[in-house]
Amino acid sequence: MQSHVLRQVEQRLRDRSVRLTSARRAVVESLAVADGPRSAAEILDDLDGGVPLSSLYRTLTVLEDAGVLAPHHGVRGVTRYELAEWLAGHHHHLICTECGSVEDLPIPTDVERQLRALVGALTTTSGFAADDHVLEIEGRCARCR
Amino acid sequence: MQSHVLRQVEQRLRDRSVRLTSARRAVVESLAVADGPRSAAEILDDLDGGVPLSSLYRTLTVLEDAGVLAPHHGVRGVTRYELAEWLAGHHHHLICTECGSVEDLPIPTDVERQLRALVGALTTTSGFAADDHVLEIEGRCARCR
DNA sequence: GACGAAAATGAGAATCATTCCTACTCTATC
DNA sequence: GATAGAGTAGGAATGATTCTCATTTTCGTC
Repeated sequence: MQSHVLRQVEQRLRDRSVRLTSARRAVVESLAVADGPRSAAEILDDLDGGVPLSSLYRTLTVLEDAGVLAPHHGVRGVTRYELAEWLAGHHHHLICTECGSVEDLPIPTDVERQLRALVGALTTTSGFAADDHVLEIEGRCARCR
Repeated sequence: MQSHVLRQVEQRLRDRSVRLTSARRAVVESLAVADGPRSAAEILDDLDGGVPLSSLYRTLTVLEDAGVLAPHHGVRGVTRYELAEWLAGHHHHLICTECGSVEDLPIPTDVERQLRALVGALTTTSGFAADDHVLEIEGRCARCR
């Protein structure tokens, strides 16, 4: 499954003439096994410092621009990244207001259907061109309770 | 309505022995007429620089701690503040992925009911203690289309 | 296999939002 | 009208992120 993701990323980057370098591969692999969005610091940690921070940020930007990663703006001004939805599937988040950690959350299909309908309706009723929706449940994670 | 909000804030602060100084009043008034969360920079602008930046940040923190303001973590590591829900009512947001602006959004009651149910269910089924939910619709605002 | 152009990298400086620190100023109260 | 605690101003410090630029790697081509 992870190598499957890698193959898709490889394809996507090739299509856009963006090279899949070792640092980029490492970041994708790291996020592919994560259970939620990760900050640059967390990824750096995961990669055991094998990539300089400045390069890591650049890598994240490149992958975001290529549509491989999606940013998530969370608590305390830290941006966390995760695989884009076409790679990871649509999902939502549980956010701990205490420590800022973020976990993925599956959501009932009927709620999902309503959200989609809502988003769809918006485009037609307002000047706003809705692309996507983000649902986040805030609270305290098991560790912080 | 605005003075109504002010009276409520006054009451709340008095209950907690926190003074409603002119800077604090100005911030609340500014947010009471805003149509969405505002960043420190935007509020500063609104107040025409009448409050030093450091004081403004301190004021925002004090009001947040007093439960008068709620933070919103949005695009590009900027925190935006809005009146807490007990003052402004429950609502959701339209977020422009282009310019980062945020507008308030009313939401159909049946969607809202399902969200509440979802949040309620979570607490019992996982280790996560859910307090609240945040729904945001991403897209491009009228100005950026 | 060597070459030049384009892409990518590394290291550190720079930036931006935010927080912290410290000395000064109010304001309620005695 | 003295005093303590709350609040403020202003600038230094911090932390995440971005930028710069000199160096290295990679790719297609010869």
